[in-house]
Amino acid sequence: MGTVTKALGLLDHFSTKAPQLGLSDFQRLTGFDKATVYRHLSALCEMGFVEQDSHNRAYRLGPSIIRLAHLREQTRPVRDIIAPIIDQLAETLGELVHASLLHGATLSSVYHTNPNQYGLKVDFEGFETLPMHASASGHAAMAFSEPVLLEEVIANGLPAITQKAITSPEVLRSIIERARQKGFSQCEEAVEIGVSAYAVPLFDADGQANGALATAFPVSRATDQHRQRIVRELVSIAPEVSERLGGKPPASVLEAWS
Amino acid sequence: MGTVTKALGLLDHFSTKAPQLGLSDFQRLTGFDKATVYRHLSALCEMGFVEQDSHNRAYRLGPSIIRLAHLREQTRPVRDIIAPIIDQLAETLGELVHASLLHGATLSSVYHTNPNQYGLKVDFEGFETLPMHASASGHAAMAFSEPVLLEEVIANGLPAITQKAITSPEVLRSIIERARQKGFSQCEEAVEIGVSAYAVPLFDADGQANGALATAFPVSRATDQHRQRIVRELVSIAPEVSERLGGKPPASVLEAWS
DNA sequence: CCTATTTGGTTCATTATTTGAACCGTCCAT
DNA sequence: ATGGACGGTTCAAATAATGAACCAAATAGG
Repeated sequence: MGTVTKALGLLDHFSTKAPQLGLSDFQRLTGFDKATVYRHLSALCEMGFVEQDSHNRAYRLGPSIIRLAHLREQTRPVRDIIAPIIDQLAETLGELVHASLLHGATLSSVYHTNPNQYGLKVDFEGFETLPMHASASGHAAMAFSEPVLLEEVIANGLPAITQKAITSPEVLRSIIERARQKGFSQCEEAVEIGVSAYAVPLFDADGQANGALATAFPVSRATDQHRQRIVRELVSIAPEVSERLGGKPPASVLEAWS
Repeated sequence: MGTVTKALGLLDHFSTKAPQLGLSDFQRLTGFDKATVYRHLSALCEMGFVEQDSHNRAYRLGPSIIRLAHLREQTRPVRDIIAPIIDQLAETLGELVHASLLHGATLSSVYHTNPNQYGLKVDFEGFETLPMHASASGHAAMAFSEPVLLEEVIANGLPAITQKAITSPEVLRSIIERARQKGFSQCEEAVEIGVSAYAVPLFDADGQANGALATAFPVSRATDQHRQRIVRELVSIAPEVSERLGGKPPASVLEAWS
């Protein structure tokens, strides 16, 4: 593994539950040597990607990230474009809606909204990156990307996140094939027991999937009617989202969605 | 220079004017070897800090940055807190207002607003990081930080950005001393000819400056009245901004501001 | 249409940087 | 006082970064 990859990998250990991490925390989380972690954090600190709490000496995400995010949003405003759509969709469905973007074999969560309609909610905190093989978003993205992506994911191994998770390559392949035909993916309790999810792919200008739009909800609310409504809404908004992002769903998918 | 620093330094070459850069562009901008740049970009790409345009092969800022920025804003919402204040201040003054955060010897621009009141505007694009020795924000930040910061900036050299720029350490020291006494800094045509600026420091919980709030305007509008109004508004909003950010200006500064 | 140039990407021996065990000072709770 | 956890530092050993040369593809020019 390259040094840069290692250093940037440190940032992935931050989460809403752990917004500040000490040197020893990183040591434990990564298994790297203390000195290594320290130097990497120092480099990140120097570049403003992390900053140190003046009391704790704990590290947290730094201001450079805000600056760069602002810069990216100015030229490629995916978050600002997606946010209102997701907010509204979450409102009408009453369920958690989130969007994620694909890079390599990773899905980065870009935005999510959890409406206040029900008391029982799906907690999305901690899912800053989604498991490709065990999430509706991952299936939707893989179904409409280069087939090599699916192979890569399978090669990386399919850890069982829950008891009902998909661990067999064959099953995964068939699930993704079905998603390809239907134009959306469905995932039952693969990422967390008691949670169902549906997702539609987002497309770039080449007609390749570059992300996913998904909604997750408790199985206890999963009546046929509710499910149908969710799929209907996702599918109906999907073309617009891709379009607003500068992408274009392929004709075959548009047909499946109609 | 460390490898990580080098790699992350690549990201600083992106700007609103150059949101996409090719391999050769980076080669020219950095002076590094092509292979080096390529490997660094590949690593950044792998981690989602840049992504490649599928046609151009040009690189642009990637989705991980959005994810991390979102995460940081959830726990430390400086941008979301600052934005409305700046928007309003820009509106009342009719001039460009911007905020920046200090990390090491660098000022990262965090947010800025340019109102539509006048036809002649100060163009802030391209100033993603501000020169410490030649900007009102830099002076304000240095005046209320560890004195070692000023020494570091002087040691790094004082390049003449404009003809009127400050290039002498003595002059810089006296300017900063004056800012320390007044509680704000003034900068005339140091970053660009024809542009004046005022800035107030932002403080962290320790009473150390960790950023600055500034406004820049054309000298052609710089009547004494306009200047006084700008200073008055900056100084009056400054305590609240620091406070909303979880910081606290030292008593001496609060006195200078009142 | 063919050539020249630029660009993105790759390779491999050399070099320089990263690495990690051991070490030090500090803070905290016992 | 004392033990442990933590942040930080050091130096020889090992590993990863480096850059000149090379290749292929795309673009530009005549």
